[in-house]
Amino acid sequence: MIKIRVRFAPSPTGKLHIGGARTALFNYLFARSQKGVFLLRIEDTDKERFNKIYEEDIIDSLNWLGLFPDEEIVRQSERLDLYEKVIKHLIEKNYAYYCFCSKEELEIRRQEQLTRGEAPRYPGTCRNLTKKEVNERLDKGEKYVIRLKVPEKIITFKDFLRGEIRFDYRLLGDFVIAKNEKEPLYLLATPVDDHYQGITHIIRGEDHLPNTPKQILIYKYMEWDLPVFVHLPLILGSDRSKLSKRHGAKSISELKEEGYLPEAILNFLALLGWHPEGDREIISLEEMIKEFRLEKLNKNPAIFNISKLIFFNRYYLRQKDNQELISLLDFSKYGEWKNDNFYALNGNIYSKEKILKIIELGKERANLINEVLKTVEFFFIDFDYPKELLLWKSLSFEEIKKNLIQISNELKKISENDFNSFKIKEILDNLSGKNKGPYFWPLRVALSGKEASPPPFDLAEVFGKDFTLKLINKAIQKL
RNA sequence: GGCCCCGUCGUCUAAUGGCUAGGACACGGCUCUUUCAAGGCCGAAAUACGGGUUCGAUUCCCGUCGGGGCCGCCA
Repeated sequence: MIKIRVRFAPSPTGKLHIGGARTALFNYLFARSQKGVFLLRIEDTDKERFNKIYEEDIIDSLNWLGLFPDEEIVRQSERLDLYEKVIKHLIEKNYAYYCFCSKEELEIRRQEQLTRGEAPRYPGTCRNLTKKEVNERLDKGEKYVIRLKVPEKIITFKDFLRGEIRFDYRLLGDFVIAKNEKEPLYLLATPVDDHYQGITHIIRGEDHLPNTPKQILIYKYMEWDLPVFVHLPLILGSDRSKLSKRHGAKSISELKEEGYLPEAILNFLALLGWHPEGDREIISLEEMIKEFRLEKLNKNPAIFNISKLIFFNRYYLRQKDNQELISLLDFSKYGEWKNDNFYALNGNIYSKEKILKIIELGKERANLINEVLKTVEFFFIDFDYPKELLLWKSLSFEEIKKNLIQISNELKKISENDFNSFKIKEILDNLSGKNKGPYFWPLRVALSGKEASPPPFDLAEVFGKDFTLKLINKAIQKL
């Protein structure tokens, strides 16, 4: 049995985006599930558009997602000799030829054909130049490109998901495969690499479907075995056109920046065009590998819907270990670490344990990593609130004030060591009886300055006895 | 315009000839509850349309309509 080899082959002309990441994921899943090999190939033949920054972004993003290639990264710019050999061979065999037509001239023809409603195709002007003529023009230093001869026939090829696809080569002109012997174009470089890298399955976006018959031609001329083609349905924006920046689609690195977790992105992406057995939708990368089957891919395009991504992110955020989250959160806005204690801007000092508790309270209410501390920032900064916020339903300022004083007096009785949420809740329960609002509500506002927050006894525990009493006192002063 | 691909709740999808078309997100309601979040329960919501094949079609075939992709000396 031959070993499965697949590749993800982005061109570094932009950051790794959602669609690319999903293509990479499906290649990775297929390779892993088949005990095969997953490769990363950078398609950087176009010197004009290539940018090293994007190459780095793509590699970093893939690593961050956990989609590590199994072999050394291959760059097309480093294998120009290989393409040159193939180009020369094709010319020698008379499958490819030199074309001296000028760009301008061809553009005019193209427009004519387009307005006539025809498929624009190269008219074949240079197709049958004699060897002598070619050499003379080459010697004169005329500008040229290299075109592949396209036969006048219909072919069918197989796409794994879509079955037999018929294509009429007569609709196609002889297309350019290289600017010269040393500058191959995508249409040539890709099949050459796929062949020499031993790629068995080409899993890529459906936008490449029309390229497939062109690339197959090169396989045929070179007498190479064809790989299996799998064209993934596209990911679309809300207007149903190919997802792009125009739709506000974020790159993977931007999503990372905004506080999304890789687990959430992978889970979300996997479900765009694929589905595990049963009704389960929460699935880890390991489980995906176990269950992944090419046959389970579907062929209709999916619209990118951020709210489901957010759902997954919220879910995985809640699952995340608090200790691990410490390193992912940005504390710099709220104070600074000294040794293992955190010195907050409001003057309070929190132990590592307290910080873990804060994270626990924050992550329950956050969608994104960046929101975790934001939702509980009252622990770190001085806050203020209108005194009306302290009011519970129809109670008066006087009654609220009385309740806060009661709470304060009771809390003072607890020793520093027993100042925990369980004990504090007990006190609040005893004071309030069945009707909890008159005590719980003003205490929450006193400790958070907000009308929505984690339970007040949890806040009190984290603040500690002194700071809690200080905040209650501040509220009493207001009234 | 030509060629190719694709049509199941608003969105992601399950079911490929056979139970009231299932699940998830989002939405609405109820519940829990000191608030928020989470959780639990419930609800509304789909086979694009028209033919054909069949006892029976979301599923197979044809047509219509709709959507998308590609048509570079970009990838």
